[in-house]
Amino acid sequence: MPELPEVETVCQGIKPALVGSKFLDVILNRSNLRWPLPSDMPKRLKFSLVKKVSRRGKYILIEMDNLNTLIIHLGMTGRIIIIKDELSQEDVGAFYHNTARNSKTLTKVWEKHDHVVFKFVNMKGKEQNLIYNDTRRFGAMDLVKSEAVLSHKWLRNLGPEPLSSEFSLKYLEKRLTRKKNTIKSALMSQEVVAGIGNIYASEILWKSRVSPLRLSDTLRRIEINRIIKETKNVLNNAILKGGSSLKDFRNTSGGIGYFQMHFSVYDREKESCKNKKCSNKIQRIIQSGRSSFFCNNCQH
DNA sequence: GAAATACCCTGTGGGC
DNA sequence: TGCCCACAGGGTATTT
Repeated sequence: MPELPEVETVCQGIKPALVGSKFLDVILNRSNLRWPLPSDMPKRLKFSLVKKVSRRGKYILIEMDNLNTLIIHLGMTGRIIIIKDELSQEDVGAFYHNTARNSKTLTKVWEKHDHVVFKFVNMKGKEQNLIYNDTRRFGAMDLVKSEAVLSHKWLRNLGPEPLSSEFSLKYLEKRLTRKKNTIKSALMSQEVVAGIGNIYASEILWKSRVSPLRLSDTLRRIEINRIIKETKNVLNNAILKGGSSLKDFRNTSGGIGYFQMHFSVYDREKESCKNKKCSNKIQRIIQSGRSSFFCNNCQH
């Protein structure tokens, strides 16, 4: 679910509130997500200032002025929500249905799956909460020395950023030769390229007119070139859509959520191919236990 | 050693 | 109506 564009949107969304803010406390409502949470996180984050918010693949990096960096992965259902400490009636209606609606001061009641709460004071002196909510708990967090971030076991084997010049025809051609897996698997492999998941892999291959069943080492140069270009197009377009929907979403609710993407093939089994010259229906197949969606007529 | 599969987890929706 | 099961999927551990 949260792939590169969604993670990028979350980063852009939390950046204005977070950079320059000071953490006051961290509340761990449980001791683990996918893996144990660092139990010393409250102690190590307390009273430190946020210097920088960035992204690497699907990981969010929050760099503090005390030389610590918080690494967050949203897994499948992880969400980050920023709310004011005291909520307006409007906020409550839009966001927190089980908040004490009738009390004079509206105090936040934790929702189910609010696993970690970061309390901070922003640059305007207002106290806010950054809430990490994750239904299926496939997400993860770690707090490491900033100098060691890129050598962290979660980050050290990541391939290049797909939107960087490093992700080029020359690079991908080299990575795909002698590979005996399918191009779908290769695109989803974070060691080949960072940030692409099951949804965008299907989207990119449909746009590139390459079948997800094709073996990586059988791709022609012209096809690899299309994959490079469409990867950048598809991800950039999704980030643009995320940015604009984020703005709308904030106007109504004051928080940050995922946007509704419209997909060309993903989750469109038995529906018509979106290529106007094609009358085929989209097929769904299972590859390595994951659904792939494609058009048998347009993709070869 | 590479590639495929199992597993973790919870909410949802279809079938009976 | 209610129960059961399949399914969704990122990343790691285990198996092939």
